[in-house]
Amino acid sequence: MTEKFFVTTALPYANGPFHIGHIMEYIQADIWVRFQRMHGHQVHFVGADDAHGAPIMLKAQAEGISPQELVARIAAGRPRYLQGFHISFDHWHSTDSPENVALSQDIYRRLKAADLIYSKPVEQFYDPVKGMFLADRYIKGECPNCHSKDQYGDACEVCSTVYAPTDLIQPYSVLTGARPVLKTSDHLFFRLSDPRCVDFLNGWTTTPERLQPQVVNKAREWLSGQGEQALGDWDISRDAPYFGIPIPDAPGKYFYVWLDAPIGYLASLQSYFESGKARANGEPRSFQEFLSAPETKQIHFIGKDIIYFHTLFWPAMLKFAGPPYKVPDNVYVHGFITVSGEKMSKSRGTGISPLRYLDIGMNPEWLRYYIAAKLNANVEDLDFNPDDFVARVNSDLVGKYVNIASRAANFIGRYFGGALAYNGGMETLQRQAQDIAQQVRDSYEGRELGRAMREIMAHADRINQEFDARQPWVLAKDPARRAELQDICSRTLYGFKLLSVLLAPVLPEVGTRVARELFGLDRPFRWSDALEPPQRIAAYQHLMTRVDPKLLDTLFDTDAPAAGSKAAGTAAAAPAAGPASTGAKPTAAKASAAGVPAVPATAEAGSAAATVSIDEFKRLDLRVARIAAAEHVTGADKLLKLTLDLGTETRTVFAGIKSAYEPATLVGRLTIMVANLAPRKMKFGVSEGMVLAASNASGGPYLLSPDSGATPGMRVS
RNA sequence: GGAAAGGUAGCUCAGCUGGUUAGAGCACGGCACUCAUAAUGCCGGGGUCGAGGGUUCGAGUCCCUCCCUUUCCA
Repeated sequence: MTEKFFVTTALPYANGPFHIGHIMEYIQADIWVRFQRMHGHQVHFVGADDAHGAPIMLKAQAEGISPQELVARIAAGRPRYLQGFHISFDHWHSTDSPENVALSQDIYRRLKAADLIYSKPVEQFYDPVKGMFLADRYIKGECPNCHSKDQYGDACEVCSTVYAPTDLIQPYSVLTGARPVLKTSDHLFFRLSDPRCVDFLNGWTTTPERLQPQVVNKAREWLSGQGEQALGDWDISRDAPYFGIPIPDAPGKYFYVWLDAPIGYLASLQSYFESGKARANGEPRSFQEFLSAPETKQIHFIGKDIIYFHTLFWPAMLKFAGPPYKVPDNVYVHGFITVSGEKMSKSRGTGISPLRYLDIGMNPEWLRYYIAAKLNANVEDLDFNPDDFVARVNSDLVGKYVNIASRAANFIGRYFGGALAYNGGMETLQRQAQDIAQQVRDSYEGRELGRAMREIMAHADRINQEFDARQPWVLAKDPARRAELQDICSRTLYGFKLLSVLLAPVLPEVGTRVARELFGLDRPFRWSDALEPPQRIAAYQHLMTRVDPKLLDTLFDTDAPAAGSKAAGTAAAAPAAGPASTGAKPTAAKASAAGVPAVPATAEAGSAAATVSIDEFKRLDLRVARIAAAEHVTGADKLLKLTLDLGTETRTVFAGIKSAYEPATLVGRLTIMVANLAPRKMKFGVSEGMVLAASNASGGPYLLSPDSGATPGMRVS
């Protein structure tokens, strides 16, 4: 029976290029999708950019462009990398699209009609300078527990205490440095705590085969929480200014980005259907007919950071919106990808950029294989280890797999003109092939990719063993033993064909080449090809080269310039596999200043400094900054702690000007700062730049100031 | 603080509902072979299965406590 699948991966947030976590998820899903297609099942595999929300709005503002322009620029960079890693999406769309507006508003109206939406006043911090409400990640202050400075509004990174932004001591807006004020506004809520929702979710999450056991546990924990832990309703509205979808009949209110993000799955599917691509892919029905059909299987691949949204809100929204919307059949969750055992971090230099991977010419199928070899069906993190990567790829793919064809095909070409012939025993041979194919098939089906790869390689070992045992190179010297030679080489090549079919979901490029070039098919492999003994082959062309370990050095060398590496910086700083990380983690936001090259301290304080070239001077990023806050530093007799507003961000700088300035007199004035000075850890905290001041033996320091008209963030040159 | 997942050879990991001397790949040592864009085959060294208790005829596998790592807490 032909199955009908609607498969998605989590939507990447459109504020930066792909990072390795996205690519890992796409590879996992793509392997599974290709596996299904090889069985003749109909798969509609779609993705989209997650375009809305405050981080994108603010980033666009900072660049002086519209959010639409920003999103379009990001989207333009996607296809190259999706194709580069052979990700076979049928369609790619955006949540900032007419389809998504219509679907989101429709679902909202249905939920409202079902009495699952209500309004409630919410008191929240508001930035009076910027004129907008502040999410927790845009508020910093002193931790109420351990009194560490500059902690985010939701939790302390030093002592791990979780709190509300209102608990912070001396809170300030990350956007402007202003002190946030509490302000009340009406928000719209989705009544997730409604007994109908809870009953439904209890049933949905525990349906056998639907979710992984670990995920069911997690969901049960949320659903059965009592008191403080009780399931809460979901705040789905945000006040203007916000880049998002307007809420019907609620002027100035927009859907929270996490409401319309998963609906983007449907928007992309609809756009795919309306573009005619679904019809071309063998699906004659309309979007609505297909979506609502009981036999359509809706499957989402996601990372473990977004389980909450995909196992509670998303199915509940769909359920109570009613037909043609249908609840997901499966949500498959994977862990994060770590690098050499460490969480990826740009600042620690362990980031690995998929863009750079391709840019330096590494073979995408190496990575696909490596990821497949290490993935299982559990929610476990996967470690990318460079030495392991080289060993696995070279040993498994080149030494074992590709080498099989190479060693057998030469004899067939040289002595038999490409013709294969078997010396009997075909039933046994085919039964063996069938057994292995079935084993591997079960592993793929259950997303146990690592097990599938182990099974495939174990069979490659057996093929090599048999080949060695029969010593065809000895047979070749004896013209009387040609039939024996042809038999063992034919069996070996049959084995190679089997391996190629089994690996085709992982190695689509090599698989297609083997099918067409070596075995002369006029199409890529289907699963059933695994059982067909080949009758002749074309001349063998080498299929895959070994990984040069030097490439890994290049991949990890973060200083060397490479196309795309600059852009990759911001992406790599995000926590591992945060697909649809709509909520842009705090770490992503604060990383914006990291990664700039340190400026060597060339100009010694003295009367005569050596000349510098204009290029050298240009390496200095001097900016106009507004002193948003200034305070004494306990225990420091020369330093003042300044909070500098650069327009788009704020910096903390410790300046040795205490002898000349009273903090209160500094607040609000403009000055000049070195914005790309390497951050320096001091006894009292991290200083993220320096302010410029003049002094000599007889006086100073005197802070520099720009003439009136300059605004924070302007470049000094 | 609450919770989840994990801690098995140097590295990356398999070990299902407890059952003979704990496995694979890579790395390492030795041997063989030469068909292969240099690879394959054979043999071997190497683990008190995080620690300590307990249940059992028998535990890496079940129970308890503790330690460590990672993650989640809308």
